[in-house]
Amino acid sequence: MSSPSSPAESTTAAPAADGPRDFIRQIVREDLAAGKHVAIHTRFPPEPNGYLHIGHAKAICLSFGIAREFNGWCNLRLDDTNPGREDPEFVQGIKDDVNWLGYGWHELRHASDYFDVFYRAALKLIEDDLAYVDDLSADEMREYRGTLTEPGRNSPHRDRTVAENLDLFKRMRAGEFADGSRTLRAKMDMAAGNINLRDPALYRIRKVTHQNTGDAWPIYPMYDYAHALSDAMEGITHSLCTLEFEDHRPLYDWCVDKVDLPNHPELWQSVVAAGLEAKPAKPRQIEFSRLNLSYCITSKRKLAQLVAEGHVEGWDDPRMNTLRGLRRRGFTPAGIRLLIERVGVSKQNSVIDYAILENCVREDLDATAPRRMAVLDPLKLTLVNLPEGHTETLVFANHPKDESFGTRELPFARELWIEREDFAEVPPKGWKRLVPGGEVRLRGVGIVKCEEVLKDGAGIVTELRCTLDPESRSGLPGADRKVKGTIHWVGVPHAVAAEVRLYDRLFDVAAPDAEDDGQPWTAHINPDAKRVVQGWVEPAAARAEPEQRCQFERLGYFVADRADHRAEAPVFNRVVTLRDTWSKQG
RNA sequence: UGGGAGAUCGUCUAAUGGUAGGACAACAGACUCUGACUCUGUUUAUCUAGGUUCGAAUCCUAGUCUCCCAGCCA
Repeated sequence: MSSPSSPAESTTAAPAADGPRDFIRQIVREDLAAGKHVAIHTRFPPEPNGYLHIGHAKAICLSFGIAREFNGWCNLRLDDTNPGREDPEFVQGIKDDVNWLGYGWHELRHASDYFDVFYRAALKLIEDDLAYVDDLSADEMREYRGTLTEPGRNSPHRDRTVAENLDLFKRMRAGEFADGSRTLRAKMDMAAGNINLRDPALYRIRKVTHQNTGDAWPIYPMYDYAHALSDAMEGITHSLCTLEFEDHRPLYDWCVDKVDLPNHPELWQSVVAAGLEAKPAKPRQIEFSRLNLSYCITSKRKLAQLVAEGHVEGWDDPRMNTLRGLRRRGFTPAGIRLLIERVGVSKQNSVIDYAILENCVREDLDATAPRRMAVLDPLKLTLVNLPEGHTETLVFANHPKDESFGTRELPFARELWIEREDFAEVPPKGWKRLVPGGEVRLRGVGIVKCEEVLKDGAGIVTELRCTLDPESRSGLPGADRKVKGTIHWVGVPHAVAAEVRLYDRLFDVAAPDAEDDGQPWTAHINPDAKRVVQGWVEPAAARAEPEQRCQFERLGYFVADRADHRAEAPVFNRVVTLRDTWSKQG
């Protein structure tokens, strides 16, 4: 898989003239203008231990988007520094989701591609007296670290000789010591105000089989070390990450500078030998605030818990705010990208209202979704002045504003299904739909008048008997006659029964994981987030391909379920309702 | 009582010493064979207190509030 947007190395990086001008893009522009780089290189480095969620969309759109805008490239790097946590299922899922969002990577890399580089670099750090092997246990190390307000103390092993450290580290690598018995630590400053700089661990012993390297390594690098060197190895120019890594930047820079990969090609011969492109450079880390969305959960642990405890039907459940969940729900990549563009980039912590996402998806779908008709809560309407058994075929535009969507045939009949909520015996103030004795336009047909209301023994309305004004048929001059409302319908003889899944927000409070109300976050799961109804759809809707979206007029946007939909047994998911200024006024 | 970061309309976000602007939301109206879409209009903001300056969101001083950091996780 390679990026459709990756240019040749020699391509001039022309700054995009318009488009977003956030602080990161300003830095990129300035760096390019100053001739600091010939091309912009970014990366998206997920840990393959879970599926991507809406929060990742920002990181993806930023790193891949900036690379594309400035004619650079972006790598997808699976950060597999900690063995035993990865799962091939997640790796494939991540690749699928990034592609689905509309991005392709220059190269797919793994942090494990550089394990040999990391090891050699560690040897170099030891030789330069910048790292040492420590025998402290995890508990002891925590004690020695000090607290936020008190400085730490030097480990008793901090002053081992270079020769001793070299010997010990090589034996760690050879698998001579037990898990957790020793670490390799950076020799920095145990009194640093920034706790990340109090001799952070660079390597730990973990005799665990690794997804990609098998049992080749009994020691594994820590994130800060591996990440910084991976960025440098790949020639990343701008390493974009979230705010919590701000404190790590001095360590990031320390690793990059002390190892100095560009001037030590002997450290990365394994990468060259493996046939991977290697042009190490000094990367710059820039932090931005993560995307927080109300009514959403972005903790991997909690997302996994929703699946494990059966609160949802899987990682791709349409109620999940994982990317695959949003996809199955019918949200569009363009809608999500629009959200990211609207939200902007800064260093301020913020929470975006979930309604913004919904509106972005509506905006995209309004322009891209063909129109169809469906009735979800059917009430029979009979046109008594049409002959018994009358049917005809009408031609409808697929989109009200875009002729390129073409037309479709829609069977019309004497008996129709209309929406039960489009009729009221006692209408509220402002009502524009059908009432006894009243008139309304049947979408694309003409004006009908309700002559008679049939009810069952319990007083429930069972059928509306109406007359169709023949002068008002669509296309005739009489069609211009004004009536207050227009309602949708499906012809009874040709209606296709469909399962329609009506989704709503998974949580009933804006901040489900705040837990400041003494309630566990699972207490806020909305039991009505999924409602399944049987409805009637027009034949053209039933013929939809899985994952094809449409607007059911006056109801909302729907998608043919990518897993369950079949033309003979249609299954639709409601993506989002139409904006409704009528019901909102209460 | 440590270190790092951030405070601008309801919400995001611009303005980089020179008219506080945009988007979204809200409200009002127009249009409408979708109570959708679209269009028009309106409302609302520089954390506080001092100072520098002809001029401060921006610079200085002192406060206040919020977020992040004490994994051999990432």
